[in-house]
Amino acid sequence: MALSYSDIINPSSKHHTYSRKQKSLGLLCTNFLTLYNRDDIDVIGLDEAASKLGVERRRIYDIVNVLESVGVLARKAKNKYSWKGFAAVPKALQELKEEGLRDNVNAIDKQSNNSAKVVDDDEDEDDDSDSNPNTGSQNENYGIIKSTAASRADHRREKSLGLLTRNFVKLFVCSNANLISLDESAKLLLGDGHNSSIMRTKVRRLYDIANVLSSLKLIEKTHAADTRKPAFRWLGLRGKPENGSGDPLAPLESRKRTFGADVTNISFKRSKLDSSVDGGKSQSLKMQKQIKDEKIVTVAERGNVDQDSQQNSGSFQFGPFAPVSMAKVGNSEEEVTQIYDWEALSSTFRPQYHNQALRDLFFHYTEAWKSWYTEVAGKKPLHIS
DNA sequence: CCATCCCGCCAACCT
DNA sequence: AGGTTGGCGGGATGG
Repeated sequence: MALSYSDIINPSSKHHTYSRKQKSLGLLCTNFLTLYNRDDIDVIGLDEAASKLGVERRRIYDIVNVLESVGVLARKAKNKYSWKGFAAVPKALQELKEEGLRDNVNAIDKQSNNSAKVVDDDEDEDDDSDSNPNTGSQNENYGIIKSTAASRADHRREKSLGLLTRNFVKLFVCSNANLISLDESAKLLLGDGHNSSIMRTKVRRLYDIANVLSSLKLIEKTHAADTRKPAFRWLGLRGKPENGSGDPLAPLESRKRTFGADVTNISFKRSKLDSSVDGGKSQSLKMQKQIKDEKIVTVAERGNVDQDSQQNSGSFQFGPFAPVSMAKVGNSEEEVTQIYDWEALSSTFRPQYHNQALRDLFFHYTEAWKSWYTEVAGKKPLHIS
């Protein structure tokens, strides 16, 4: 867009129009989706994806991990993932919910350590090996406490992203809260009292996760009703991008993007300072050995969380994505996520777009659209210069 | 100034 | 050894 050719050709030119938005995980994920969200996709190679999307492999891992947590992908083998598609999301969410609720049974039972975890139970674990040192007064939040005795000593295993994502999702799916603020979820996803350092890192991850989940339209980044605090609103399945299965009009040779549409992220390093003036003390200060504990508690109480706003944000439907039978969003108290119709919805949504070109075109406006939506839905005045 | 979060070093884990 | 995965946090960018 605003890129000048000179910037592209001559990277050494001064202020190249670098924009992190062009390299964001969210965008990358969107690209990833447009590239692989078709029925004829079976397995995805990480290298392939990385090169096609024009990003370093590291980034693919980020995306893939959270996508897998939601069921869109499944690890097949080294370097290979199989595409499950959005149709698999409902099921994954359902499982997460059950899992979250189950591990939550008598979570209020504080003491009783011994985990009488019955058989089965696949992987996935976390443990809470500490009792918050202070703040003995924990309010009455009964909710999900995901805890499992992990490995003995060093459990290098599953650390963050995947697990964090699952827990993050459980937060929504297991409670009736639809809006959770950033730091709230951060506190929930790990103990409460935590030295800034840990929290800091955790929040970074949260942002990462949120970006790709946003891209999936499972959540939306907003701001708490009246607060300025950033928050995430659970959308569940709703404006889910269609999937080309059985699309009659899909051109056979629609392999590559159409002309203008370029899914590749052009690389524009973010001018790394190459100063060699470093004293040499750039030793890695490892600092605290972070305790791996995941302890989440939900704030089931939702008395006033979602105050009904005059202009109900739900009334704005997602343009072309608008599901025919959606539009409730009424603030019914116990209008918890209704899992039953997810399946139905997923199939109902199927043939949304019959035109590949339209799809590609629309893709380009996704970002713009997002801000627009944010502006209208969230009453936050946002000015586009 | 501070919220957001990209980048990539480098450590665990596999082959 | 060499290749994969993916924590983790510095520090740049955006508001």
